[in-house]
Amino acid sequence: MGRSPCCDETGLKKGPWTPEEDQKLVKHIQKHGHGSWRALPKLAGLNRCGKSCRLRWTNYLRPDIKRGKFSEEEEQTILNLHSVLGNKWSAIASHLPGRTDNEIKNFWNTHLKKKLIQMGFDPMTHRPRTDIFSSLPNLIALANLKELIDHHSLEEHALRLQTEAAQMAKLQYLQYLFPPQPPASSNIATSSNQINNIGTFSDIEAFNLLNSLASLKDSPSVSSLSQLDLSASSLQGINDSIPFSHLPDLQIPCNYQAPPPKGMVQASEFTVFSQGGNSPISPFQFASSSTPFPPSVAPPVTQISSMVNSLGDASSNSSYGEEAPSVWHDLLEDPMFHDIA
DNA sequence: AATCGAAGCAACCGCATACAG
DNA sequence: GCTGTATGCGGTTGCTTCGAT
Repeated sequence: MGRSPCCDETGLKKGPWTPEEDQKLVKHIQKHGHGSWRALPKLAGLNRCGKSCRLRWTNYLRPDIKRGKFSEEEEQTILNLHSVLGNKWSAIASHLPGRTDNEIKNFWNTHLKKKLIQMGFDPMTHRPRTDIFSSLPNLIALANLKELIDHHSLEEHALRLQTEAAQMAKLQYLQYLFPPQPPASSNIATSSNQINNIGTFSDIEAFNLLNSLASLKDSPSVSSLSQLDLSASSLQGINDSIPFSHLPDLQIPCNYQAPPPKGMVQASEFTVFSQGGNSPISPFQFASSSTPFPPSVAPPVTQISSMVNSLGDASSNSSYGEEAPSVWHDLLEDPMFHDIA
């Protein structure tokens, strides 16, 4: 109930521990165990509060502590567990022998959180962030402005925009070609009936694309030009656009027309469970998967990238499994695809 | 070489919970 | 059941290190 008074006492040392203090604490615990943490400092001859001693022991001096870099396996475990448990660091630490909750918390805050954000995932929900698209027109306009500032030609700029838009159109077309089907080797569960991994991927790809644009917001040379019109209306006059089925407000100026959506594709909630396992796979792990996928089902996200890159090459189909040739054949025969690619 | 800012990490703070009297 | 104490936990702070300018 009440708050611990143990650290209220004045005159107790705070701050970093010295090697001498460490030695005293270790020797005492090895000899007597920690017993009551409150009583320990006096018994061990330390001018610290019990809380501080406990923390030092559990986070640093305990003999079974594993120090050094986190392995990829540990990283994946943390991501998986965090997607289920949230910020329950001690619960997560209990699954990682030798790692402390404090260490995991720090690792999360300094590495994994940023990594997820960079990949376009919300670190708290582990789901793709889609809110960024509401500001897409502004970001494109900012990119436009930056290009002008950098004295690039308008033609070059338009070409780049078209290339990016074409890339997104390809992704949209993949959504169209691969209707949602649960893969045989995994169990995809969702709170709604709308499942589509590729739709999610296009969000991620676009998010990464936009990350570089978003950084321009903070550029002094851009932010100081407050009088410039960065609104979506500044892009009016460019007639052609791709209507993204799951992003109704998104309008990308380009010369490409995406095929009409076959069925509604939504970047909706999804959870992927590992084969035979009960723990959900985090989006990060899902994105990192290198398992070959049957081409009739939604592929792991990273492989879509190489898929898209090889769309124009009919001969490059060997890395997508046995059924790939016929699927790519169908894909490349589709006149709609040729319009895009 | 000096300065500055970002990143990493150890440690602290305060709240929540368990438990004993 | 109530109260006070001990401990655990998660958020936050601040120091140190490192790299860029």
